[in-house]
Amino acid sequence: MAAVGAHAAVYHHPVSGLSAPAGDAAYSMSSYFSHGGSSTSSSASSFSAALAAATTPPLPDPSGSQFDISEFFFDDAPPAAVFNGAPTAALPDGAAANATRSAAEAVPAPAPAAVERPRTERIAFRTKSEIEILDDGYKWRKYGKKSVKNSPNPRNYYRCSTEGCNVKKRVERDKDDPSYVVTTYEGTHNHVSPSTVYYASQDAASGRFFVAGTQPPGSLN
DNA sequence: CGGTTTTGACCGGCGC
DNA sequence: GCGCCGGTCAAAACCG
Repeated sequence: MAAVGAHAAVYHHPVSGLSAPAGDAAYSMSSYFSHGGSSTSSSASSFSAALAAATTPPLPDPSGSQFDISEFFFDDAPPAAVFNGAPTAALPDGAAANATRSAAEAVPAPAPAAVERPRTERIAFRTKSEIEILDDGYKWRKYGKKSVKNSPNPRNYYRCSTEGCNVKKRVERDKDDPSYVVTTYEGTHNHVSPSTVYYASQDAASGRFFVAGTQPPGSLN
């Protein structure tokens, strides 16, 4: 359930093992949640549902949430820089710009001190889930599957199917705990999500985001 | 019929 | 130089 709260969400650098304050975690994570338009898998639960579950106070969940964001981590970026405001730069998409604009402005990203690092920002997070294809609002085309060493589980490779957008994503089950799915995003979408989250409000106390809607203002009926 | 999935082949980087 | 390994390509199958 709500393992992701202010306490459970801890940045974890896979290489350095570095961790960062959970407060930032809550904020950056929200950038990833957008709703809806699942392309293929009908069984895929929407990511926003996950967010709802994650950001909702720990109430007994009647419907029984299917997954639980447990932790996530950045890669390919100096941890210090990332947590000092670069997060938006490391985020993959336009939805981030919409959903977390205020947060982004609150923490203006300083121009990268380091020379332009290669555009290979990555973010990964682990989700407790029955299914592996999480619906993050984008349309993905699978282009490969590989079994990796040190894991009995195959790894799946996806590419954003929007033309000109070469964001990639890979998904694999946690080898130690098969009830978890590890999703890694790589790159930045050059377009808006087919189903962008248009509203998000932040809880002042916890810093967590609550998605309020998934329709563009004005398009509501 | 167009887009996606599947699956083995292929390729480049890296360590030995 | 060779082989392993992770990542990608691409052709054919598949599906709505």
